[in-house]
Amino acid sequence: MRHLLPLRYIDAVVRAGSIRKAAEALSITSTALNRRILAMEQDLGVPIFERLPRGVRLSTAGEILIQHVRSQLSDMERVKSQIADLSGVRRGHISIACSQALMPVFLPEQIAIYRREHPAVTFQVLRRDREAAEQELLDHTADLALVFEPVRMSSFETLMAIRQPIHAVMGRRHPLARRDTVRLRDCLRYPIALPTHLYGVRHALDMALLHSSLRMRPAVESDSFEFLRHYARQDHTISFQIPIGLSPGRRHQDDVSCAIDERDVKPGSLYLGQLRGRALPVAVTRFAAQLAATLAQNFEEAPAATPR
Amino acid sequence: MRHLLPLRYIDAVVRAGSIRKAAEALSITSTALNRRILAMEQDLGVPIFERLPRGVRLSTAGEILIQHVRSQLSDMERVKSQIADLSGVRRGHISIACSQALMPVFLPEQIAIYRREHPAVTFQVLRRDREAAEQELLDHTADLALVFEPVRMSSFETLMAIRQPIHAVMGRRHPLARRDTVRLRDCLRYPIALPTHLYGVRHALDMALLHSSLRMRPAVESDSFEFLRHYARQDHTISFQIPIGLSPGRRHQDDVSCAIDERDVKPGSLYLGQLRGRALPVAVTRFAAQLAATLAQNFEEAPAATPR
DNA sequence: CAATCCGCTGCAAGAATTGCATCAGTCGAG
DNA sequence: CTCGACTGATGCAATTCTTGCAGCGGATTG
Repeated sequence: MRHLLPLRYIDAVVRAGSIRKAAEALSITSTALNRRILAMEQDLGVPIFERLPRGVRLSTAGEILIQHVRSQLSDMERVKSQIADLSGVRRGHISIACSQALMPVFLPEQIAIYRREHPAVTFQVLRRDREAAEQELLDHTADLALVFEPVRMSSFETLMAIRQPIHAVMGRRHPLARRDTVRLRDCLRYPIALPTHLYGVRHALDMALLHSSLRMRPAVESDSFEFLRHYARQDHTISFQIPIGLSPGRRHQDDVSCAIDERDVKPGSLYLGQLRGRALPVAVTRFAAQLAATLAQNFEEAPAATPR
Repeated sequence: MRHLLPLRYIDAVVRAGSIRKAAEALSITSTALNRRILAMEQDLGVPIFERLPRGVRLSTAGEILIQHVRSQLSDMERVKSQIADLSGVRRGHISIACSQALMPVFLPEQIAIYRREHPAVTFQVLRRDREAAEQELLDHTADLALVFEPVRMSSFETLMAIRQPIHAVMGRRHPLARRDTVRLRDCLRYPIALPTHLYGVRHALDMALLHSSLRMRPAVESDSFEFLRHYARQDHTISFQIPIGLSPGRRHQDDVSCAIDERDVKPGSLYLGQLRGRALPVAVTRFAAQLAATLAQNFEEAPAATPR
């Protein structure tokens, strides 16, 4: 679509922070790009960018414009995808920002299932903390967000939510490994490994201990659940995760999980959402529907997700 | 905004129904326009138009595209208006599709009030029956619709609704002229002048008589309320109107109005609405707010406007 | 103070768009 | 049936617009 080339150019400049860098990324000369920007500004009557010694930054008017630009760019994707859908072949690109708990089991499975039916659809999976995930919905980097305990700002539109109690994860020979559920105070008698504060699991634990005399003294802190799980396996340490991040057959593997009593730690919710009011490409809509169906089928649904 | 010239071209062709006619309207040659359309189609990979012997018509893909095109065009208006608003001057253009009851008193007054504060804002007022009004929201010809008893299709988003009982309008020397309210059966003893079925007032009367033995035998039928009112003045005939179409000082004028008993004719509602999900330019938003405030202040508010 | 990075501009070559004349097809009136 | 009027499409030449190169002036950094 030639006519939105200027829009792409603006977007590129915003992302690059300088005209020359953006020009390189677009593999055109800075001259051409510069003049297009100037032409746009003349057209609009006001400058889109503030000129700084080290590059450019959006002006107030530019801030308004870039919203429009990005929504138009992604809306054209939707249009193209809808038109392609007319001729039978579903094609398109789906970008998902999600919590890392989805990485090991859930998403690989779901994407594989979808792509088996629609091989022309490509995916991008971005591992993001809950705040960044919502930000990427806003600037149209991601089409969908799948996050545990999101901030849920006003532009987040919930498509689906399921309850996720916190589970304790430990090596199979850990003293607590045989239990079905454990109390939090039992866990805290052993060394624990925690995710950093950015993550919803940590947030849930923090909340649980807010009005309690119990305190957590994590032996290890990391922003990688992968690391935490592997570490726990070695050191008789307990780490924490939500069920969707655990494969069902885990009992046969090296580590074991059991739910923490809900009196101790209130279950959080995993949210599937999109940018409010945005019309998604068909491929995205269908994939979101598949996710929602799978979630509803395999996990308990969350009580009335109250939108703000 | 140069970059959406191609979009304007497509829109023009759709509206004109032929490339040559559209080219004339745009004051360019048909050659240029034709080639731009071809180029767009090549870009998109599918034809936007079906070629007919007498012109062109949108293909299925084109139907999808034109939605995007129109929303993009009007969204750019919003952006420009928001940017202009930054520098203090509110400018822009407001297009309203509305029932004719609004023409004599309400809208002229409201627009004058608004333009006194924002002279750079221009208006377009389209007199439309309720069905056409909503259609024009859809194709972005109108920003706002203000209609009595609209069809309210799913893409109509209600901003405000007020109750409007039906009034009988007659010459000051009419036998019923002294009453405060009248019964419908009393009216029907005199010759009556009715609007055509397209209009909400007629619809309300039709509904009222559906389960009644009373029948209307209109002496005159017209699609012009103006005509009906003037005619009634001469012939001892009764016509019908909603309060918002009557000036408050009417008692001192040539004709007189009195409410019809609500047991006989259920009051209808006047709806102010926009296209669902569309972000309106600042000027439009502000004007809509003014209308809503005035309506709420001067007229009884309608009971819970249930959206579909 | 020199090096570097930035946005901007004059000039010439290159690319894209436009307008004219014209073709092929369809329709409706006479 | 024929003729005229209308449609969209196309080859070619003139024009306009866009691009890239080289270089300027200014601000920041080390």
